[in-house]
Amino acid sequence: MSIAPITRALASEKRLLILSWLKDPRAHFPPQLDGDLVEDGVCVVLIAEKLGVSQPTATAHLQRLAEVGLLRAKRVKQWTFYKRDETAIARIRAAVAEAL
Amino acid sequence: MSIAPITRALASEKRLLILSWLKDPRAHFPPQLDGDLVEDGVCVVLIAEKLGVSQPTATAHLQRLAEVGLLRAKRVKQWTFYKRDETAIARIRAAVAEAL
DNA sequence: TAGACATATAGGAATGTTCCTATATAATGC
DNA sequence: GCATTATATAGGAACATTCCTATATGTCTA
Repeated sequence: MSIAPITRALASEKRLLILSWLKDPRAHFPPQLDGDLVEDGVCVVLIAEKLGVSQPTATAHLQRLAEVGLLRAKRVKQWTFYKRDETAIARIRAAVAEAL
Repeated sequence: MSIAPITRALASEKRLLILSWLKDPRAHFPPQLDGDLVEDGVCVVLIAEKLGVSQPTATAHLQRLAEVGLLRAKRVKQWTFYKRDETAIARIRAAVAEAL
């Protein structure tokens, strides 16, 4: 099991930004009406706006991060909220450290 | 200072393989006539053969890893030996862990 | 200096990534 | 049901990456 899929997911300025913003969503995003920034995650349009890309592009980045387990998506009403999966990230951090 | 150049350098199965082989060169490469595998590093053709790519392709991968500081090149006679820069790698490991 | 060997560079084909617009799907509220 | 809002998917343009072959450069040895 290689970590190449993970390093490929991390090989993007914008995806690294998303990951860092989601460490402290309240510091980087306005409050949401439905769904708590920390509890539920951040909705796609907020991330798209802050990233300065279209909604489909943001969706693609978020899906890519979720595919390798860094983020988890949660559908609430018509929104999809993304948040970090800290347990998985801890594992990934260790795997990357070992690969280096 | 983003770590994106580093994650891009790591976003390749073959470059990750090179990095791991160079952790213990004697376990992965035959002895060299000129230059010690551990002291001096491993020459380009040995890496190209083991990787199953042409010499120019191996050179490109090695240069890419050296560009971000993971490897160091040492020219000895007509050979170029590549070895890990463990000090830089420790720094990079910490930077990646922090970015995640 | 000529020939041999190791590495580097140049150029180009195939593939992958990034991003957009247009449109489909899903869920809400009237 | 119909309009609205949020997200997902499709398709394609621009660019980056990967890999090759051909060739240039550098270095050793006879």
